[in-house]
Amino acid sequence: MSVTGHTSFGGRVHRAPGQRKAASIRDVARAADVSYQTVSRVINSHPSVRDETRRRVQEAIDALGFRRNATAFALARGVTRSVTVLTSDTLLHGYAATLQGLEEASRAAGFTLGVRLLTPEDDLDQTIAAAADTGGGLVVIGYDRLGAAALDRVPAQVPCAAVVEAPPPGRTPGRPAVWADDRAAARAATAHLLALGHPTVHYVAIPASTGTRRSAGPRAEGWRLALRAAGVAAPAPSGRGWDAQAGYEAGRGLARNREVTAILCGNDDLALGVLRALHHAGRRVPQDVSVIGFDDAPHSAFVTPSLTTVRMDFQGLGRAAFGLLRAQLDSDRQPPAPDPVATTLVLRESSGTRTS
Amino acid sequence: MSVTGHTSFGGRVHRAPGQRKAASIRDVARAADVSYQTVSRVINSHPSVRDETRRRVQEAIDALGFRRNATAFALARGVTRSVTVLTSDTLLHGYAATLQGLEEASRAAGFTLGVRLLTPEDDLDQTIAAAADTGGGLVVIGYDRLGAAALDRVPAQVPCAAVVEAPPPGRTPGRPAVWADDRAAARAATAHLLALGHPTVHYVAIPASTGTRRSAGPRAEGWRLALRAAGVAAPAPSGRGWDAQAGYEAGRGLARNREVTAILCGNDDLALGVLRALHHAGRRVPQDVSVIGFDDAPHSAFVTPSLTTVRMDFQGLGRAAFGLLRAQLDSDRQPPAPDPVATTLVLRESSGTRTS
DNA sequence: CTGAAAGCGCTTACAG
DNA sequence: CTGAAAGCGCTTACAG
Repeated sequence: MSVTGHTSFGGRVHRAPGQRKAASIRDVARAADVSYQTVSRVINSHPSVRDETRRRVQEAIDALGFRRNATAFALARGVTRSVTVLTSDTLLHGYAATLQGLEEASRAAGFTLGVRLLTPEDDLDQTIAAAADTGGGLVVIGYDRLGAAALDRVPAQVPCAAVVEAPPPGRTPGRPAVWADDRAAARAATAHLLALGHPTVHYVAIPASTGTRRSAGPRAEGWRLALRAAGVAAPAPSGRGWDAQAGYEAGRGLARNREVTAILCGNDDLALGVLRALHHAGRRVPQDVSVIGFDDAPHSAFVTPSLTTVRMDFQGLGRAAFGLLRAQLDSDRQPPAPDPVATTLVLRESSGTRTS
Repeated sequence: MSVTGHTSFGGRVHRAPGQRKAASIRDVARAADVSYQTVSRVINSHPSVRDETRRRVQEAIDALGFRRNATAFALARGVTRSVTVLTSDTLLHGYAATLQGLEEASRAAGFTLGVRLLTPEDDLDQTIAAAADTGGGLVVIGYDRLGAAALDRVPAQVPCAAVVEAPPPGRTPGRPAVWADDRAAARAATAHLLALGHPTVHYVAIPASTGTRRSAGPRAEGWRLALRAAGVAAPAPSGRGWDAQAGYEAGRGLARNREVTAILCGNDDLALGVLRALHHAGRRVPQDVSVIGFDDAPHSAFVTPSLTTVRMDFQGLGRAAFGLLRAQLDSDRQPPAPDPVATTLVLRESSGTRTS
C-alpha cells in the first residue's frame, strides 16, 4: 500500500475588489470625528480621555473592526514582545517538552513565540543574526553541542537566556541560564542500582554538549561519582547518538557481556533500544539485567517492561528560561524566583534485583 | 530523590554606557558619505549603483555591523515573511512531526515561524486575531476538534492554509488544505488483518475532529469500509483520548473479550496502551491478538513486540501546507505541485496469524 | 547613477 | 481633555 495524498485549493485568498485593506487609527479617527492621537489614547487606555469621547471612538473601532498594526506598534515603541527559540531538535522528548514550557510562559506573558531549528549545514552566526533581527529576545536550548555552540555565539547586546545541560564550568559569567541537577539524578539512579545488589553499573551515554574531555556531561559524571563512592571501577561508557537505534547498537555490545547486570541510559530512547537488544539476546529484564532511562518520556510507563527512569520537569525549565529572558527585557523587573526544576527517580519494572 | 534546580544570573544584559544602539541606514550613509537611499539600494542589491559607491557603502555596513531593521522593513513593505502555526498540541508525534515539516519549509523560504498553542480555556477568536496581527500568514493544524474549530473561524482576509484529518465534506470551498488518505490507509490495515484470518477487527478510536455523527473520522471510516467489504459486522469502537492511558483503558475492555483477536488503533500511543493491557491480561501478541497502530512514532519499531503501524509523512504534510500558504501570499505564485504525502503499512511483530 | 520627499501605522512629547 | 508635530527605520516613486 502506498497512497498518494491530496491537495485542495478551495477558497484561494486574493484581495477581492470590494475587500478594503485593514482600518488604521486615522480611519477610526475620521469615523469618530476626533484626531488619530485620541484614538491612540483610547487603544492604549490612557486615562485622560473624556468618557463620551472614549465611547465614540470605541464604537468606531468596533464598527470598522480596527486592530492595531503590531508591526507599526513595535517600530514606534522600539520593542517587540517576542521570543525566538533556537534549538537543534524539536522531536526528542526533552526538547519538545522544554519548548512547550516556553510556549506556555510566552503565551501567558503575551509574547509571540518563534522557533528556529539549528542545523549543522546552516551558518550558526547567520541563523542567530536572523533570529535576533526580529527584534525580540532569544532562548537557546543548549542540551547538545550545536545548541551550546549557538549560545556561545549570541552577540552580547542581544537579550538571551538559555536552558542548558549543566552549570557552566568555573565562574564564567555567561548568559542567564537554567538547568536541572542531572548529575545528582544520575548519581542517585546509579546508587539505586548498586543498592539493588548489582556489582557495577554500565552507562550508555547521550552525546556531550561540551567539548571537555574530562567528562561526557553531568549524567555521566553522576554515574561515575556513584561508582567511585561505592569503590567500584567505572566500565567504559558506550553510546553514539540520541535515538533508540543508537541504544540498540550499544545494547548489542552490552548484551554479549555476561558480566553486565545493570545499565543506566542517557535517555529513554536509548533505554528502549537497549531493552530491545537485550530481548533479542534472550536476556530478561529485570531478572538478568536492570535498565534505567532518563527523561520519563510519555511512552516509558507503557512499554513492557515499563521503564524505570528519571523524571525531568522540562516544561518547568522552559518556563524558567522564559522568566530569565523577560527579566532582561524589562531591566527593572526582578529575575523570577528560580522555578523549582525537580528531578525524580521513577521506579518501574525494568530495574530490580538480579534473580538469575 | 527530589533535587531542586539551579538558576544562574551571570552577565545580565543592560545597555552599558558605551554600548550604542544599532546602526541605521542613516548612520551607514553618513559613514559612506552618500544618502541613505543609496544605502537602501545597496542592501536591496539594486542594479543601478556605481561599483565604487557600492563598495564604499558595503565597507561602512561591515564597519558598523549594520543589519536592516526587520520591523521597519516589514512596515515599509507592507508584508511580513512569517507564518504562525496554530495547534492544540505540540507533543504528540503527528503534531510534532508536522510542525517540523513546517519549520523546515519556512526556514528554506526565509520565513519566520511562530507557534501558538490552542487551548480550550483561551478565546479562539482572540487567539486567532492575535496571531493574525503579526502580519504574516497562518497555518492551522486541524487534526482535532479544537484545531478544526480554529480553522473555521479564521477571518476570510487573513492568509491561511491548513493540514487536516480529511477532505472537507461536500464541495464546501474552504481553506486551501492538505491531508493524507487516512481512510484508504485504515482500510488497507484492516483488510490486512482480515486477510491474516481474523474473523473481525476491533477499533480503538482517536477523538474525532468533526462533529459529524456519521463517522468518527477517516480512520474509523476506512476500518468500517474494509469490514463491510468483507461482509463482517463492525463491532462498537472504543477509545476516549489520544494517549497510552486511554489506550490502556480501552484495551482492558477488549482484553476481557475472548472473541477479540485483532485490534486497529487510531494511533501508536493508543496501541501501546492496548499492548500493555493485553499483556496484563495475559494475552499474547500476536499469538492471541494482533494489534496495529497508526502514525509510526519513532519508538514503535523498538517496543516489544514491535508495532505494525501505518507510516504517515507528517513532515511532507507540513511542507505542503507551507507551500499552500505561500501561494496565497504571493498571489502570482503557482500553487505547488501537491507534495506526495504517502502512507505506508509497516509490518512488524504485533500483527500475524492467530496461533492459539 | 544618486539625492530629496513622502509614506508605512503607530507612539511620544509638546502645546493649548 | 484633545490636537498638531516629529520620529521609529525602512521603501517607493519622483526628480535630476
